[in-house]
Amino acid sequence: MTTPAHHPETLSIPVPRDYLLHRDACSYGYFLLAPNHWNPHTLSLHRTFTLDNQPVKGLIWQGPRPAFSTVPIRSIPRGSSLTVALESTLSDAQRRELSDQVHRMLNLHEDHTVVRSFHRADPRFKASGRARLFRSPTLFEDVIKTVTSCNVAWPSTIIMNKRLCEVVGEGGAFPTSAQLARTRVATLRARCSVGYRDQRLIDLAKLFYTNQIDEAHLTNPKTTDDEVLDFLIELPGIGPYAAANILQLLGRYSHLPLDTESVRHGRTILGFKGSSAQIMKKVKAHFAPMRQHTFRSYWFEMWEFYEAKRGKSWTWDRETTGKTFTASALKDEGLGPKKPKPAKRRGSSN
DNA sequence: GGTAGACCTGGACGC
DNA sequence: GCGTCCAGGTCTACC
Repeated sequence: MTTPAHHPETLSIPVPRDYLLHRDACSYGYFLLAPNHWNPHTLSLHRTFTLDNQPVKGLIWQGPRPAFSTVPIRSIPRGSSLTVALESTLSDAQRRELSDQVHRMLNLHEDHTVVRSFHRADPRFKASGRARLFRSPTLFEDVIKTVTSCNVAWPSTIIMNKRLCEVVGEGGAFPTSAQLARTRVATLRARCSVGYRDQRLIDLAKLFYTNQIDEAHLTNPKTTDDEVLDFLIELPGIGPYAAANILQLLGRYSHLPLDTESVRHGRTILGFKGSSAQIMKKVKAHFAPMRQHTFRSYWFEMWEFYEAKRGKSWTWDRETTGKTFTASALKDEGLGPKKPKPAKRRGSSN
């Protein structure tokens, strides 16, 4: 690990009063994908950002400075500011850009009132405080990561993202839309192991690079979730699952990205019977009463299952535990039909 | 609108 | 070590 002493520039970022970095960053699988590197011993997140088209290595921690030894959870005061330490000095514009990216990645704009609203809807997660979901510093990275997670086992997604950073990105950063748009199809397939996704990834990068994806419109509260979903599903390589996943990565939690993981969860944990299609419908109906919190309720129920098998997510290592947390990797480890206490439902009784 | 088959890769498995 | 099979979501052609 790089020590903070080698960082000439540090930023302090205030967070919501209930915020805990180890809990709220390690809340979605993307925290395990390059260029993100979570250190489970020092409870800090290392990643190379792209600021004003320059790769800048950064380290994020909460509370006291991380040392080489293990940091005890109790030493981190809830809601204490984050420190972002960088390996090079930044311009004012780069500092603002970095702050925006960290806010998006860690969902820092979701204050305790948003969290409380979710916990009123699903009190099962009040004690742990789970509510915020990790995502990427940019929508472009989230879209590309989602495509690399489709029709593939999780370890392959890890490989694709690692190679995209090594081969296409500069200085270990995630590729920019410009870099990916000008990459040859054959390079992507041969060196990044993306398979048939090669052309689709380049087409998506071109759409972002030529400003044909209006992020402001997609995040505008006046735009409905269904309108966003309809737009996303028209993009190359984006089907119903990917569109719903990007929807949640846009901070819209009303829909479920239903995949084989959902079917396994429905079958083994919720006890649903029937074909995969029938189980997907039942899972969808099961969580629908959560309305705008549907995905959070679904996701944290699954996340708790993963943690029951693999330990708390902030103890996962990218190279070991982080490769095996999905249900497909756990399927031979005695998935019982043990049914969790059902969530208290609010809203519609449909 | 629903469905079958192709698309790739890496891991599991059998020999 | 090698060959075969399988899992995974999207896309296209077809009914």
